[in-house]
Amino acid sequence: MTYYKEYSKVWVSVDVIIFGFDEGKLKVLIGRRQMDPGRGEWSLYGGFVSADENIDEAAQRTLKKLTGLNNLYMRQVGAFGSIDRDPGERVISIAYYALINVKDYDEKLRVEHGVEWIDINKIPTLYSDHNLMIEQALRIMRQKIKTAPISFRLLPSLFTLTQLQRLYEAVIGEEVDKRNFRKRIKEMDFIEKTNLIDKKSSKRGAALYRFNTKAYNEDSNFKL
Amino acid sequence: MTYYKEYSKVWVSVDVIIFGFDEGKLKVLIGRRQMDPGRGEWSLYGGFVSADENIDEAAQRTLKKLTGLNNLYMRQVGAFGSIDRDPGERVISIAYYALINVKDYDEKLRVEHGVEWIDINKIPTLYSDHNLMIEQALRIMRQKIKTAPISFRLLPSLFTLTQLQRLYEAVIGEEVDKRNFRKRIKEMDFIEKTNLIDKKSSKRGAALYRFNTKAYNEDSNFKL
DNA sequence: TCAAAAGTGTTAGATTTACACCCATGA
DNA sequence: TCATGGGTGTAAATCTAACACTTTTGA
Repeated sequence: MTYYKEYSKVWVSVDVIIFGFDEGKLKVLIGRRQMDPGRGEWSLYGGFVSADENIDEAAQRTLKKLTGLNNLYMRQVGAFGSIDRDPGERVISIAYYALINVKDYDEKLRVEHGVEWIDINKIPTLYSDHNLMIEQALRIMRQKIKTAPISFRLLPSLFTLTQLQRLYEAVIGEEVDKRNFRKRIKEMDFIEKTNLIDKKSSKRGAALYRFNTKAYNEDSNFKL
Repeated sequence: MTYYKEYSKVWVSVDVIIFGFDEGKLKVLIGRRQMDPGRGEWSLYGGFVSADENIDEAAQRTLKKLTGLNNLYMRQVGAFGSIDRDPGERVISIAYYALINVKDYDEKLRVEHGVEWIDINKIPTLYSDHNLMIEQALRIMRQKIKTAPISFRLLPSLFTLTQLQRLYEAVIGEEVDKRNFRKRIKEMDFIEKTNLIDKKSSKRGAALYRFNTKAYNEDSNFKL
């Protein structure tokens, strides 16, 4: 039994915007497209939604295929559906953005897939409407980072306050005052100071902090 | 030539969440579903995306078909793609929300399509994941109304400050202080007082205001 | 010993909130 | 004349933004 047979079907794909934080910059994973049409152009990583999977699952699968990682933070950006957005066929694509800690990403796997971390301020022209997708993902993330604890998805589980601040600055695209920033962090009890010291970043050493998920869920209020 | 023939295609539909403001309440247009499966269930109005139209166009077309109106404010909510969200077939749906001035909607057309304005606080269980769609649309709109001049899409072109305030309250779901609200409105030069008086709402009469799009585009800053 | 990053408080200004009464009019 | 919604200002409290020096230590 087919209810909708008078209507036409289309291909639906997912594209993932993978953000990472490295060398003080917010970066995104892009590579050279490995299929026609557009083979060789800079592009987001993506895949087709198959008949028997949820779109969120398709995005998770695509993300896993590229990074080998599970349980990453991922959110939908939206659907992109101009008729000729894809030069080959009519394909509707649903964009997602994901956050990963660059250090968790196996370098071998990265090279294998031919993708690179590119500074969000230096993104070349990409295949199809992928530049637009990144722009929108960024807009959403910039807003999100002020009201939800997503920074921790981009950092190692132990981090210094300077790292956290640099990340915040890289995302919103402007510098903030160190003392004011730290004051606000101190008010969030779920960002815990450990008694570990990071010696890599400075001679003096900086206190390492950690995000306490449990405390956050109980206490729950976030505002940067 | 077909690039992607190894992948499967799916049906893609659009569903529109049409908000209106009437009798001091924020309402949404829903009706009884007129096709199988789910015939007779409460449902959003929707339609299929055809092979030769953008998804935004499909949404516009659907909206036009239902309301007869063009140039309505409309924004995408997102894509909904659980495998079994539709009880009949695998259909991915892209939700949009639109804002209309209830008075602009031809009552005859409304009855013809069998849709009704339902208070957002009294929405019954809807077909498929339509309740979820409305919830998300509301969340987006609640946020939007604080930073963008969208209220005017839900009001007649001339409105009183009390109307504007009641609308704002209906959207965010809480009451606000009259004097503080008016103070903020006064700061926005693109909300212009006319010398017309509305006598319907009170004996004394209330000044009618209008939104000046041109002034807004030049002056442009909005914050409620 | 000095360069480099870590760490720390105070104050002025801006914004937000709370709050109550008079006005004009039609019924 | 009175009930109804329209219209108006001030003060306290909170939040935000600006700002500079001391500490530690490895090279």
